[in-house]
Amino acid sequence: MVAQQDPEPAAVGLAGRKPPKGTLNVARWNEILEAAGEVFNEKGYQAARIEDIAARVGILKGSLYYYIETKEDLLFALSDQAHSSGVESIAEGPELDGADAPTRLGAFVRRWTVVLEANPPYATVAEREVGRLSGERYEHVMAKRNQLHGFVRSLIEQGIAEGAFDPSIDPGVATNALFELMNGMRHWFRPDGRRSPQEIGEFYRSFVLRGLAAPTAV
Amino acid sequence: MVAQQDPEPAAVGLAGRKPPKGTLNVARWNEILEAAGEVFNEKGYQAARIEDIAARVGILKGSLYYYIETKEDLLFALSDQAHSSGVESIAEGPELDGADAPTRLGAFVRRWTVVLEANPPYATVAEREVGRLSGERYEHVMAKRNQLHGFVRSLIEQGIAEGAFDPSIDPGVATNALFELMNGMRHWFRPDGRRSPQEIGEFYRSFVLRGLAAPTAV
Amino acid sequence: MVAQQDPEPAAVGLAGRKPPKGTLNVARWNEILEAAGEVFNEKGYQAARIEDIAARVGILKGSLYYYIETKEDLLFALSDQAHSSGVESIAEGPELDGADAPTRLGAFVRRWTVVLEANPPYATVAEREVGRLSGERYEHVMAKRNQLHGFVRSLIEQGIAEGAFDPSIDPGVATNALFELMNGMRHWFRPDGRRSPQEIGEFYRSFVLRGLAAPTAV
Amino acid sequence: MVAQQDPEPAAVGLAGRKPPKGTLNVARWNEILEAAGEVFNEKGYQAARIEDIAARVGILKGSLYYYIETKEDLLFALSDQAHSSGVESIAEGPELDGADAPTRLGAFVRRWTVVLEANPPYATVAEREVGRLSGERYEHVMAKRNQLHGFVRSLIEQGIAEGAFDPSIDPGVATNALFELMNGMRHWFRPDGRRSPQEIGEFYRSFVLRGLAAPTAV
DNA sequence: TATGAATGAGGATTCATTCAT
DNA sequence: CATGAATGAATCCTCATTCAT
Repeated sequence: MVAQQDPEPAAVGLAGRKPPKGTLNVARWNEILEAAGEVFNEKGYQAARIEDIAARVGILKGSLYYYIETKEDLLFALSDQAHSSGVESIAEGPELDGADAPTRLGAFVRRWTVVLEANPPYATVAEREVGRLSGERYEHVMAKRNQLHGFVRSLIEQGIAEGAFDPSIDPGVATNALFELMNGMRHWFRPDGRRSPQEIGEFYRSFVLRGLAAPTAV
Repeated sequence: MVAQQDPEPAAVGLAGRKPPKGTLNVARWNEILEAAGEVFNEKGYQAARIEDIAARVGILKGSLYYYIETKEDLLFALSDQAHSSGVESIAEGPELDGADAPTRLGAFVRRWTVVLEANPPYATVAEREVGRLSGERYEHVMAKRNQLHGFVRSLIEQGIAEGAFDPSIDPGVATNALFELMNGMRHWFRPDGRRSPQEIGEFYRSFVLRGLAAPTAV
Repeated sequence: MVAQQDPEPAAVGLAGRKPPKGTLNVARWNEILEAAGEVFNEKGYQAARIEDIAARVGILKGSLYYYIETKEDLLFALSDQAHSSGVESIAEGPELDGADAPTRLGAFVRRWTVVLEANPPYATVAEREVGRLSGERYEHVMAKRNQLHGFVRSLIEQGIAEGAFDPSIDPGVATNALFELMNGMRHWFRPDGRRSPQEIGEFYRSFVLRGLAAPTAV
Repeated sequence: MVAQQDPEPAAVGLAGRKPPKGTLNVARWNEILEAAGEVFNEKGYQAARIEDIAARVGILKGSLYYYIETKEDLLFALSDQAHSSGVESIAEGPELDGADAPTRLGAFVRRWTVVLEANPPYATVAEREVGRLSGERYEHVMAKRNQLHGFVRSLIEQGIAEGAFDPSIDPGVATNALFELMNGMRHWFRPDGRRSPQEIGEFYRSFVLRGLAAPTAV
């Protein structure tokens, strides 16, 4: 079991996934986020126009400002949300209590694939455009990202310690490689493609576990 | 040996890596491309300002237009260049004549790591922002990318046929995963980090080969 | 005694200081005017936002429109009110019946200081931003201002005729100077400052009377 | 003689009256400032539109941004310029060496009238809208204003010490009153009016000196 | 009376691009 | 080749105003 931190501990002032202004129509706010996610995903953050997002919701661009203060608010909300669901995927079910590293890592890869699939396409952008966030917000999101990376890294270290993973592996490098591999899926995956997310997840799992495995002793 | 296509076959009208206008100071043009690469890499294509690029070269933005017609010219030149060096890395030395798939794929991963290292950071952008290119140019660059992907895919298919790679693997999926894994390196690699490009390349090579390997028959 | 005109003669259609719409909660209307006065004073008319005013009253900006038709209504009400109390200060008590010009002018300066003190800070704005009022309303307010100026001017003319004031003085210029001097007090006066309004009023009175006095014959 | 500080000591980063960007057409910059002054004066800072200013110069609004970074730059440049010429008017000619306070103050009032006259109308705005300047710039301009006020105040204090001015006067209050009086002239003065600036200046001078004078002992 | 939501006409600012010198 | 100046279309954001509930 992994230690759980309160969801959104210091998020108050930053207002991650809650609409940034007074009492609001949460449904509308979600519509807006969804629209923003789509447009950001299609055109990238900079190229996305507030007008496009508004239009997709069916309101005028000016009206969008009833919900946000700046365009960045949308990027932040999206980014934060995506990273939060990432962090949530750290949580392991009781069946993994005392499991070995490969089992746990394999389970994580599967959970992650599910996250990618469930998490609307804007996750891509959220991942990619974090750098556009300003100061505090950037830190806020990066903290979550680091939490996630730390979890995976510790699994790899555990695996090396247990003798299951190749000891010549640098856990930091491997962690980075893993996330690129997994997140990269978003770049080419098409829901209407030949392979289902489950199949792809399965491939990823075995690819990763074999790739990290200690050379078979003969 | 891989079939070699004429370098820049139809690039004429597209002005791939040559400055598009009259008399040319090639050195200057390269300076400009370098600057553009850096700025695109730092801010992304959309957010990059012609002014930033010009400033980095030490001229005024108006002057840049002596060398280009539109901002896209820079993206195209960069993108095309990056993909060209990618395609070049398909070429195998004579020592690989008749080699098996794992050997050839392993060698390719190594060569690719070198390309990534040699190819300035803007390669990232070039990869990522190809979508911003307009019609004809997009096709032009994608053709190279497909060539590259096709090469890797054929290696994987060869490996499966040879019984070296897991036959349950979907070659298309695996190819995509491979490129994400390898190109992803550009996102986190720091020249001043703990691991050298060689070490990382070595890790990638073994990770990929083990990951794809057919389950050891017992 | 000065001729008194009916209070708010033609103000009907102009809706001077009464809330312009139906059923009225006068207390609320006054709260709103007070709030508007403060905000106009702090930011100026243009920069003041309806939202700020509403917030200060504790309602939403939309709700403000139950009381007003346009933002200008607030400026007009305030302006008109301020000028009305100015005009009221023209009225002289019976003790000034038959008094000489310096006495009457001195008394006026004192009364005016009291008006400035009693009249909330928005008086400033009301004075300054009258130009933002549209046609009819502008005239309406300016009429009151002219009445006021006319009164002072006639006092100065009386003083010159009586030989108390320097005959080389241009009464128009002097009137203007006087009002600038007196109204200017609003710009720097701080209720928590070292001098009380009474002290300042006293200084102003003697400053003005001495300043206008005819050179002492020797 | 008054101590002279270097003109624009720390103005570097603030770029008071110099165009804020690279090498420039100073004549054009002055045209722009003049236009901005006029428009600010007519409509007030907030209400003034960049477009109006540009149009008055004969360029498009976008072009204005070749010279400025924000609208505030114009307000600052104007404000700073106005205050600088104010500070310059502190300087006294040699004929005032050892003169008494009334003489010096009278001379200052005359010099000031000239400044007001020479300084285009935007001085009004500059005076009034300083509060719209942000932090550093506000301080920068206020420092000049304080210098000016300090000068006048010290003259009044000198006059009181010399027995020429009424000792019951609060020098701070009197200084404020003086500036309101003098600057107020900008609000009503019309170049085509009945009185020339010289005449008005003369009136102001004697008005002020008489107003401050110690009551004649009999 | 008050609210929440939306509108839409501005207005500031950005920036790729042009071009005479 | 390079510059300085200008263009103008795009885009973000603001805010007075409206209105159904």
